[in-house]
Amino acid sequence: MGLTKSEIFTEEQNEIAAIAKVLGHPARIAILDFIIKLKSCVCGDLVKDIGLAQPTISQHLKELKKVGIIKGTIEGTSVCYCIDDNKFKEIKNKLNKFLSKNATENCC
Amino acid sequence: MGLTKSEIFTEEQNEIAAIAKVLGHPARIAILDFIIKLKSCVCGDLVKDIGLAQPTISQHLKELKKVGIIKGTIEGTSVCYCIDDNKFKEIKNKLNKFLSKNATENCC
DNA sequence: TTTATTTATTGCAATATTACGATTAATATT
DNA sequence: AATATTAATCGTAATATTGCAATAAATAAA
Repeated sequence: MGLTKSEIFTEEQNEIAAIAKVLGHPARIAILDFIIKLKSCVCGDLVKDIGLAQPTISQHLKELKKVGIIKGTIEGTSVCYCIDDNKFKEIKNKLNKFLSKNATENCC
Repeated sequence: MGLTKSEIFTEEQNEIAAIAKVLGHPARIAILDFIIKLKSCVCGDLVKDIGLAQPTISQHLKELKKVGIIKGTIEGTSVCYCIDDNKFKEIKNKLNKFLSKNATENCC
């Protein structure tokens, strides 16, 4: 079917999964790496740097924007894509919180 | 095309993405939640608890095993699935390291 | 206003993922 | 040995994702 049954999971489970899913593509990791390295950027630079077609980069940027980890400000003909520091921290904390659940030792 | 161009990304970018991708489905988050809560479990319990068909759970377990975050030990007719504590920590550290790159404030 | 420049959107082909019924494999129990 | 129990695998349908060419939209520059 290819259709995730979101309704049988908790909101937290769906949220963690949604965040992880967006991070689950090397192009999007590369985009974040690049933006973090530069502290600011425009889409054109990403196309040159990463080596995927412009529509593909645009699509990945859209998904990153969807979870709020980056934000874009229009500057003339180009768009300045930046990390949303607050949202980034929030996402980091949420993932960390989930990964910290496994505090005590396990059986085997 | 549906085919990720892994060869144009760094090994680290591919690795982070692969880890995140596995965490990018609520069923797998729910499975981890359940195993962590119980400290040990068998597949049958998961099927009852989560509400997906047995082959579906089995498939998700396989993907979690693929990145090493869980391990399964055969016990008679059933399999005891547990968190691989070392691998879990490793994964946590890798994600954290990536998410800690964004240390300084950004432009906008 | 025309022409560039830059990013978004549309449409589509190829591949991947999700989910499950049916079946298989492997061990326990009777 | 026959039967139950449990999990893996196979096959398949439905949907999602990835990537790109073509095009549109929006602003800047001439």
